[in-house]
Amino acid sequence: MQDFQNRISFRINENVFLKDPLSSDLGKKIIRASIDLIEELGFDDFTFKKLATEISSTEASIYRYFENKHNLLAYLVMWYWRWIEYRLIMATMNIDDPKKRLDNCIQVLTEKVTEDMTVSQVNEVKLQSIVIEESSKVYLNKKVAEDNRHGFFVPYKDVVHRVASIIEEMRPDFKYPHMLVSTIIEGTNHQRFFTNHLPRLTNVIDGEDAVCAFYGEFTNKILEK
Amino acid sequence: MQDFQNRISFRINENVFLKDPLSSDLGKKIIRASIDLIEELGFDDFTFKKLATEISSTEASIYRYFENKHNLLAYLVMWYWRWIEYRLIMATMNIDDPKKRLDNCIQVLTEKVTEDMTVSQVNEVKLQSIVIEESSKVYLNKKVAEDNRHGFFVPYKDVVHRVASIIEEMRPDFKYPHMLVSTIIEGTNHQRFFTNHLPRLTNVIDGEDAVCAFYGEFTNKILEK
DNA sequence: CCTACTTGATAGTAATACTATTATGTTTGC
DNA sequence: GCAAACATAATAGTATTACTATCAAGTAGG
Repeated sequence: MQDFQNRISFRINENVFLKDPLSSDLGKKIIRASIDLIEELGFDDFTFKKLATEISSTEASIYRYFENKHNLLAYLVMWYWRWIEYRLIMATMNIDDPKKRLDNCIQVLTEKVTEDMTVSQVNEVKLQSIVIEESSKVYLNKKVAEDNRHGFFVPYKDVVHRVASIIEEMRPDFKYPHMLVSTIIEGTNHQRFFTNHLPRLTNVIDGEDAVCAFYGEFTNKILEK
Repeated sequence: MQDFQNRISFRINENVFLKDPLSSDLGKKIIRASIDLIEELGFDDFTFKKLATEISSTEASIYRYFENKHNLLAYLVMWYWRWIEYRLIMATMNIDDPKKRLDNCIQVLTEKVTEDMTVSQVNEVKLQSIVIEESSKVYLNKKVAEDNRHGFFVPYKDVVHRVASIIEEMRPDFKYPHMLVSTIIEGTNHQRFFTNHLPRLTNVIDGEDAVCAFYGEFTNKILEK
């Protein structure tokens, strides 16, 4: 983590970009505007041409930062998990009881992001929407092995491992800590998507964050002795 | 359900196709070959041109059956859930104990499909791979509201409701039956994908179907009083 | 045998995802 | 203060994709 313009910033694996977007004004504009545009248009209708118009630059200039739009999405998602990891660290700092540590982590993994949580120069509220609606496109394709070799999923894996290791500490006999954590993460994203678009596939409860409540309750039950 | 060529066949909502692919030889070839090709190339690299070459026909002919490749994928996924529903019906027939009914359903939802389970003219083994790797692309896009209005998700919702209603019968006070079922379904697909491509995000256990075991165990725990 | 319908053959279009080249402006080192 | 290095802009061009349109040929039923 390095400080940048008075705000937190995360180090992202170099394989995902051709030139570090945080190293120039144009790069930072690319990140900002791509978050706005992907959130607005959806990743499928998002193009480098539209992005270039948005920031009054050219397609060719954007291609100097990212090989393609797939890698740009991968960058944004990596950023998101590094930010979540940072929040996991904050949420478990100076807490000894593993049960409490785990509860706090589940809270971080499942809660809805609001403006006041943002710490970096990117818009984390929009970024969470992008993660919910688009992030699985980063791995659901035939390039997943190559991207994995290039470290595109390291930030995600680090988050899963961090929480799984608390579970292992609490319950060394539990056989599926990673499966539990990735189920919670992917499940949260799906349930939020369903709440917004296909509510009959989930349970929407007035005045309650049902997603948060469900996964919290459910983790406790599963780890009960 | 209608019988066709000595094999079971499912009725699929007409909005998804322009002409029923089961009504002609060419249509059936389109379905068969598209399953082979999507499984082989992945949905992103799959095109109607390649499909046309594969079946010695033309792009224009395929467009007479499906408006676009998105709707063809939606058709295949709808077929899959109709098949799963059929298997849920078989697995709960003549069983009175709701607990046992639920256990059988979870088994159907989480088990890996093998050749001997196939009942229809489509290759359900390949179809399950497609559902695991591609099905979320049917709803993860900006057309989801329109597709939902056209009934593209009815087979999926029917499966979720069928299983959720057993849970409601067992535990009328449980607040999240739909969330639980869709978490199991989506979770299973993710965990199978992770097992194949990103094993550090899950737990792979030798000589055990960990996915099946995890979601079975976990459902019991959550519904325990 | 005529009509309707299905498929094949061919052509064409707009948009996308890039690549390449050259020009212009700006910063940095000496 | 000036050249070299570098970043960006401007422009052009290509292959592929996702379609649409038109017409001809074959075939099936009444």
